[in-house]
Amino acid sequence: MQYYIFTMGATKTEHYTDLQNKLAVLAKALGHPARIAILDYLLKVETCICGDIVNELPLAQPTISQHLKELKNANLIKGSVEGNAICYCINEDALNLLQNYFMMISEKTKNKKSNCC
Amino acid sequence: MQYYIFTMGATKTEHYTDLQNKLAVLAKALGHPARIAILDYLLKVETCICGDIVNELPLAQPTISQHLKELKNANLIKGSVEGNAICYCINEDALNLLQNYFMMISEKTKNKKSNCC
DNA sequence: ATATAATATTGCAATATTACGATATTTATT
DNA sequence: AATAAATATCGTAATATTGCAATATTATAT
Repeated sequence: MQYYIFTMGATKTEHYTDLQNKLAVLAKALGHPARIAILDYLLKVETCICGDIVNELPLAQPTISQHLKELKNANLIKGSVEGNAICYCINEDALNLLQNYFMMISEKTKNKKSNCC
Repeated sequence: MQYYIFTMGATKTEHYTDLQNKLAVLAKALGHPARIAILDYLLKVETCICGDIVNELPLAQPTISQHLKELKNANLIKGSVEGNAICYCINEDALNLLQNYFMMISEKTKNKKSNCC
């Protein structure tokens, strides 16, 4: 059994709530256009695809692999061995967490039109 | 008139769509628990507050100022001079963009329960 | 067993991020 | 004009990120 310690660099994660840290990890993982593009691609093909992403994006294979790793670490995608290849797909749970968060924000700000600035 | 050139480091932004880049910028700005906490605080107080954030979070004033700048650059918050102080508030437009994106994803994945991994 | 295909890891250079002390700027008050 | 209060900027150390070539790993097929 091995423990993975998630750090955010110099970030003082211990001062924030679990939800705040979790949302930040998810957002950080999406904070790169290549990773958004990977998500978009996974949505488009509607079924698990792996090495096609390398053909789809203008990045070298090691770079794609790295981005996939980050998405997987953040729990945004899942990967499973499929014979020779690895099959990746979207993890709805993580995306639902994000959706709920922004939905909540939308609800809260619905009736207030920039009431201060 | 001044032009601001938004870069993402070594990131090859020119290969992605405008929406992908925009979402990545927004996500990146939210990719730190302090900035999620700032957003949460702005939602809670429901009205524009500024220096209170320094008292609310366990970070030094220059650090808060830096985080606010990043949120403002990403268009997630707005700031306006209010006498002595600067009043910050949430920019619903940017958050709605995020909400719409994750809503779209939820719709697309609604009926599919991890159908591959 | 070897070769091939798919993916991951390593190593590295260039750049970005985080955090904060020191200092500057801006506005209000006296 | 001088002071105080609020915020921003500068400079800097420690660390993380991005991208890729080279290489390693893993699994299938011959």
